[in-house]
Amino acid sequence: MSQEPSIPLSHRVPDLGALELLLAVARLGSLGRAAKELGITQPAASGRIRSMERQLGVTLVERSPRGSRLTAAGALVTDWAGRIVEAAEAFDAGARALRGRRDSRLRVAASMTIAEYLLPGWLVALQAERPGTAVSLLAGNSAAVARQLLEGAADLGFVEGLAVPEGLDGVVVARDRLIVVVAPGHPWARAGRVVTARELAATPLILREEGSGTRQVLDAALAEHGGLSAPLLELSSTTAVKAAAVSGAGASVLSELAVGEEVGARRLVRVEVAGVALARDLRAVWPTGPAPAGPGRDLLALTRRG
Amino acid sequence: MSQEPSIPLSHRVPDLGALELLLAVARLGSLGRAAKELGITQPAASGRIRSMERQLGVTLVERSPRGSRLTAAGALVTDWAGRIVEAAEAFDAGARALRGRRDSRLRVAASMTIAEYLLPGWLVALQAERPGTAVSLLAGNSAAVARQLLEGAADLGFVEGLAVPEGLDGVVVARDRLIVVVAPGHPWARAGRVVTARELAATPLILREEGSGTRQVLDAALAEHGGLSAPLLELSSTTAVKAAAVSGAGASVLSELAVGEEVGARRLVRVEVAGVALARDLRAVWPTGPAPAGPGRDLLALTRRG
DNA sequence: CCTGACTCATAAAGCCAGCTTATGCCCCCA
DNA sequence: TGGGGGCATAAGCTGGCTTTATGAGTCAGG
Repeated sequence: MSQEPSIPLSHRVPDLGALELLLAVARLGSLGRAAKELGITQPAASGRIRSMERQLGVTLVERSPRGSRLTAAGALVTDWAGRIVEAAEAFDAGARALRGRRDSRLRVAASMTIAEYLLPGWLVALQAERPGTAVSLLAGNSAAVARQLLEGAADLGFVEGLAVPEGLDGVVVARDRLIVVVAPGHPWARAGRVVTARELAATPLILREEGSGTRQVLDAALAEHGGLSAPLLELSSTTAVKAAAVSGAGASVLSELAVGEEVGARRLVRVEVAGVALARDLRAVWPTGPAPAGPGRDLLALTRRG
Repeated sequence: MSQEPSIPLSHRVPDLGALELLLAVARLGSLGRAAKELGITQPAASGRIRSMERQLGVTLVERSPRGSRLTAAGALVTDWAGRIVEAAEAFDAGARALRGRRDSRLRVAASMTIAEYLLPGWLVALQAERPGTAVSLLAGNSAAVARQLLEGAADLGFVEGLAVPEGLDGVVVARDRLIVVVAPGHPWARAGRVVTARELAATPLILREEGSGTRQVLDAALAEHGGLSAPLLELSSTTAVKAAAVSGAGASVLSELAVGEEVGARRLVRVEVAGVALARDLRAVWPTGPAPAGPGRDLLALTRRG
């Protein structure tokens, strides 16, 4: 494609407003109605769709004096746009909860893996079922989650761990495994290669900064195999860790939830590890006693049918 | 959440440029380096991150005279942002192929379901493995795909159908099932409810416009049960169909690939159907003879390990 | 102990994308 | 033969993001 990849993605992909507009046109069958739904004028919508078509180099909408219909290419682009918008909705749900004031109707405390990969989807679903429910999110490790709950600073918690913390009741809502991944091309990526727990322990890995649940589980599991080596690289977000691993900087250990996409597309290769179990349960928890009522009950119900 | 939901998503979610910048900061550990990577100046990056923090109401980055690190909230937001950016990359890969000139190195013809749900991911992976491979995409039904291949207008095809079209060889790359979905609250959503093929045939459904592979399969499967009713609603994209179904307008039949997310979050409920099989194979196809070489071979290899 | 290299923040000024209002044309239906 | 819905074009405004230019804090090394 004659495009220089140096020009950033944001100049090649229409902005969210334009994508939302396109979805509205697909749904409503008219530029004008779509414009009204988004609170802009019809000429603004017209121009916006037109400039999106110019940017993509593809006609998306067939205009007629009786409305607008998607072209074949437009239908494809609209579906692809839908996935961006879905991700944006999850982002928004998460971000709102993150800034949510402590007086929210539902205060959730969750560990990182859950907050990263499961909670945004739950929040979107909760918002659909119980519109207007105000949720606040506090992310931290298991100990911090337990403390929030026991202090009454949170109504419902989610932890990733081997056992339910002292003073809490809980149910398993999902299961997660830590897996070792490397870039294709890494020596460990060879088919059939199995890494021993001892090898893994002796290898400097790309990891999140200390304190992450993943790292604690790994530490515990490898304690009897020589102990975890000092990291090769310490990064501040799972996304950064994945990026480093994909770029071939070295081996990493990540939640299965985190790398599904990358492993599917073979941007990362999963490495078998012998002699050590890295599975863990993800649990909803609350202070010992009756299960939460109200919005907490609604959210809890959601998590058990994903 | 004191936010009015009336203000559109695009005003509550930072734009792609800002999200890319945040990812770069997470990866590189410095606003200045991130700015350079994106080809903007350091003050621009500084201001952009700041305005994103203002927009979200959360501090994302801890600045210091020796660099910048993500806060705990920042790490979460960064991971959520990563998923938006991934979707945008798939969008971009697809859009480029859609506008790709006919002189591209690899000309792909694909049916809708595949072009919508599988191809963008494959193209991203192909771009990672073989940078610079120019791909063009032509979407159409199985007959159109076959024609393109036989006329030499396409190098590799993907069809969703019961059999390999005349004159082509092929391999199955994935399997898909059509499923009946309704909004929770629809009479058919009751647990244990099983719909008969005859009932389904007699019910007006929300469908894509005519000519879609989904609709053809449905038509064939229901022919012996009274024939498909006239649609309740005909919409121009899968996304629009899903939106109508979610909003409770009626029952719809969609590819399993299309509604995974919605069913997972129970925005849609899958309905069992008795007496009719709606599965179909998704195949890569090429003109009878040797399998494609060059970039076509690379793409084919990709599709068989997802 | 001071210099240079790195970090980030602030200020001033310019540009461009997208918005609105005001039109005009086209098609269909009553 | 109007009236209403639908889209396009033109002109003018505005706000956000950008760049350049600068200042201030931290650290390593001569």
